Amino acid sequence: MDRTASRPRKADAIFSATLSLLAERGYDALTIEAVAAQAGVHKTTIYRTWATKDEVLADALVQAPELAFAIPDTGSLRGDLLALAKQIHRLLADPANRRVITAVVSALPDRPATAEAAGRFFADRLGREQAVFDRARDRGELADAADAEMLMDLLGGNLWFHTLIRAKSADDAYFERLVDTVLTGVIR
Amino acid sequence: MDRTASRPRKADAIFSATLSLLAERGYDALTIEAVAAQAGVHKTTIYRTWATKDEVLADALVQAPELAFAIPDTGSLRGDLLALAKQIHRLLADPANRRVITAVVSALPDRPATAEAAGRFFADRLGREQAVFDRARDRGELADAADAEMLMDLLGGNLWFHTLIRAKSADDAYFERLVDTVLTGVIR
DNA sequence: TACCGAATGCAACGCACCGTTGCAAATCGA
DNA sequence: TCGATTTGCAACGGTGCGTTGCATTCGGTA
Repeated sequence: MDRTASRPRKADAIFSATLSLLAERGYDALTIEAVAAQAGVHKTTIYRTWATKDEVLADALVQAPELAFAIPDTGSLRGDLLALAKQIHRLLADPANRRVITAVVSALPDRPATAEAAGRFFADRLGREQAVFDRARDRGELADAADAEMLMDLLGGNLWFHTLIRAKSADDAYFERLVDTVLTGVIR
Repeated sequence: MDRTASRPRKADAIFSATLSLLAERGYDALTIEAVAAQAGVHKTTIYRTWATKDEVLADALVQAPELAFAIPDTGSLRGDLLALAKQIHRLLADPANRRVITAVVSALPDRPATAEAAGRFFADRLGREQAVFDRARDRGELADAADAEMLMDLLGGNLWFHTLIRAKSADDAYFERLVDTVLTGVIR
């Protein structure tokens, strides 16, 4: 099997079939043959480009429009963090995205391609979130020792745990309580 | 197929085979036939008691000794939270446990038995952690509005994100920075 | 110890997906 | 239009699934 470097002509159809199958029926139902059928492609076309389901998913994730995000700039740290919390929650609250997210988490220990794609995504995301904290520091809102990664992992980690593991919802009151709890330990 | 209510004679061997297979080779390698072989049992014995791999795993998790935990009582809120953080990190840092944990996360959207077992575990865990915060409140260390669940989800969520998703380690200095960040927003 | 009922072992089944192969057909670019 | 690349296609052996019917073994009781 000589794996071609270039992508199949219907690569986009393969990616969207991958994501929609994953979102609608879960990781177990995400089989190469099912992806091929839904994408209108023969399975050998997929096997000739990607060695494993892991690699298909990794490439599909990179192009997923659901994972696009914008960094808020409301003028205050509290406003920005509230916006970020709502944005994170919106992603986690959608049942379709939830299957994608949990599939990615389960890929972390053993599936290198998806794990690397996830790592790059979160590193990129953190890099852009850094601007929120830089601006807050310029405004004098933030203690010098405050660490963007630790704060985002507090905010995001709480929402992940709350939403995914405790299977609870969250409303504006929750976001405010969360952000204020984090903030009070951060604000100078 | 009449599923027997009682458990197979070698249920313990089946459970430990389930967990060790999951920990050592990941969820994909966790097949009923592999569990049966490792437990020294024929696969029909397993099928006669559990309808799905999900149910086997759920029952195995309930009896998992790795998931046992003790609630610290160091005399101060900061000491207790540090102990809890170290305890959570110790679980997350072990690669064997990591496969179990990510498998549980991936089970949340679609596999009801494991999801319910996980839900009961974390609810029970929170119930026992509540004592830490009750004692802190009695000592006057804690604001009245402070919420045990939100604080534990901040602490645990941060460690989950940091360890599992960012694939980073943590040492005593990290735990102290984490706990102090959370605390300063909580202490009266 | 001998018995009886329950639990387990066993072999075999059709099914789905895996990952691969060789070759024919379609598509694209020059 | 032509030549090269890409894709479709059919078939293969392999593995794990979940089920079935029946033989065997086990555990408790008399």
